[in-house]
Amino acid sequence: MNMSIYDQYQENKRFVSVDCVIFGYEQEKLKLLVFQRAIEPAKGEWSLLGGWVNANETTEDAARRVLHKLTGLEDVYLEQVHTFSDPKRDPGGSVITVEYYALINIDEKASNLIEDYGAKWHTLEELPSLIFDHNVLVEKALEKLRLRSSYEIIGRKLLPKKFTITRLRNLYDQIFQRKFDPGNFRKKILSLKVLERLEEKDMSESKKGAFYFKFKPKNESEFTDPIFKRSI
Amino acid sequence: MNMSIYDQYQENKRFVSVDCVIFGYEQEKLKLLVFQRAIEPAKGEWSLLGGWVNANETTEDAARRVLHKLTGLEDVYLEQVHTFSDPKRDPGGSVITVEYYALINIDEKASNLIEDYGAKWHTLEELPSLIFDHNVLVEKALEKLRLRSSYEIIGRKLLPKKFTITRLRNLYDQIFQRKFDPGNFRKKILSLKVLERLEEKDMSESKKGAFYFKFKPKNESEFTDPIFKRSI
DNA sequence: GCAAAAGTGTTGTAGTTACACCCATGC
DNA sequence: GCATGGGTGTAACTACAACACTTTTGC
Repeated sequence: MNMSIYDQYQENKRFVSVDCVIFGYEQEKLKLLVFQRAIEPAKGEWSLLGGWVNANETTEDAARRVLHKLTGLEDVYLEQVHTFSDPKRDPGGSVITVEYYALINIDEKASNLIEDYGAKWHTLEELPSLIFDHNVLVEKALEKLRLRSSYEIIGRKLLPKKFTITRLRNLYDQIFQRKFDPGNFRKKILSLKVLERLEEKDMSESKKGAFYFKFKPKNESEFTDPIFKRSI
Repeated sequence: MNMSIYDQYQENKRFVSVDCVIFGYEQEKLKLLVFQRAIEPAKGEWSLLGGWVNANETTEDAARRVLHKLTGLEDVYLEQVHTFSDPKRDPGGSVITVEYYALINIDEKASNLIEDYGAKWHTLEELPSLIFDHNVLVEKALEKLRLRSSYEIIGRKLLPKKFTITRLRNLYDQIFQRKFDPGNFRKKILSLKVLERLEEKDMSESKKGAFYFKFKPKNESEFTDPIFKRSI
């Protein structure tokens, strides 16, 4: 099998899985992709997307592999959240799981594939009860997403190529579960100079119309300080 | 062995270890405990404290177990940092490691035990080159410690029972590798109302003498916002 | 009395909140 | 002409940095 000078410790080997909390944004709502578990135990119940970690890959590779299989998407934003290891967390056996969250743009081709796997988008409010500790994982992913969103403008992967400031603000309203002041949010975001205004307007939401914006190419090492210095 | 309905996936089982970045504070310096590796590969080289994760324990249990064996301490502050899983990170074989950092008070009885294991405290500046990716782990632990320290007053486990504000400030200077203004730091810390002033003074550092403080009993759910709202 | 750390007070400013107000246009 | 979201302006407030200043006491 796999050569290792640790082979004398074989009895210490463990089952290791990844679980993905998949966030998407659609119709002004932050949504979460959950699906019906294909194997026992708890087969058929709602669960996060998961899979085993192979010996020749990283946990992030494994997360990308299962995400690609489910959605067909290659270029997904992934962030490691936490590792859960309670031997009793999975009644089927002692499994250590490494949690990631993923951000994907719902409107992409993914949809058909997703449905083939019996997966379904849920808003945060309508999220069903999930197996094992998966509801805890969702909370933890949300915390991490909030932390990330307060250090950089999230949305490159969640929003379509062009979007209005109102749409971005709405995304932040969803992530932080509060209402940001439209004027203040606009000024703050524009002051960061990460967005570029297009000439085109979105006329569907208002009579005046709202300019579309797009993200400028990502600048490495931007924002080491929090964007919102006071209680966001 | 261990019963599991996942036994059909045996070939997916993995070596899982924990690694601990152990911080201590002594003589106005933040220090890090590293020690000489007892097993091949890289036997004898400097490394973080690590150990295998058994099937019937959590990774945190494992971290506490190895820490207790090394230091004799029971009540250590531990925080999970990150999980590293590059199959090539350990030349001895593919090992996934879950990283924790620990905060301990150096002045405790621990010292003798520690020396028996060939361990040694190093300041951040004098830290030797460590095996594998352990220097990366140290950086990551420092980042996490800084994040934590900006959300709550760290020091309960790093400082002795009674300490002066100057000593606490010095710890923060060490953690963030910068100088905090003595006056501003004092006002900020005292405004948080987590310290209680004792009547006793420390006369060793100044002629005037500085009041000792101690931590009040910990209040759950204190500080959900950052302590330092602006660039710390 | 003076050095040196402990501790207090004061001023200026950046980042933010709250909210008033104008703008453009489809109906 | 007016309702509606888009967008701008402004005053008040807060947390903080910078730094001057006072206190205490051993020498």
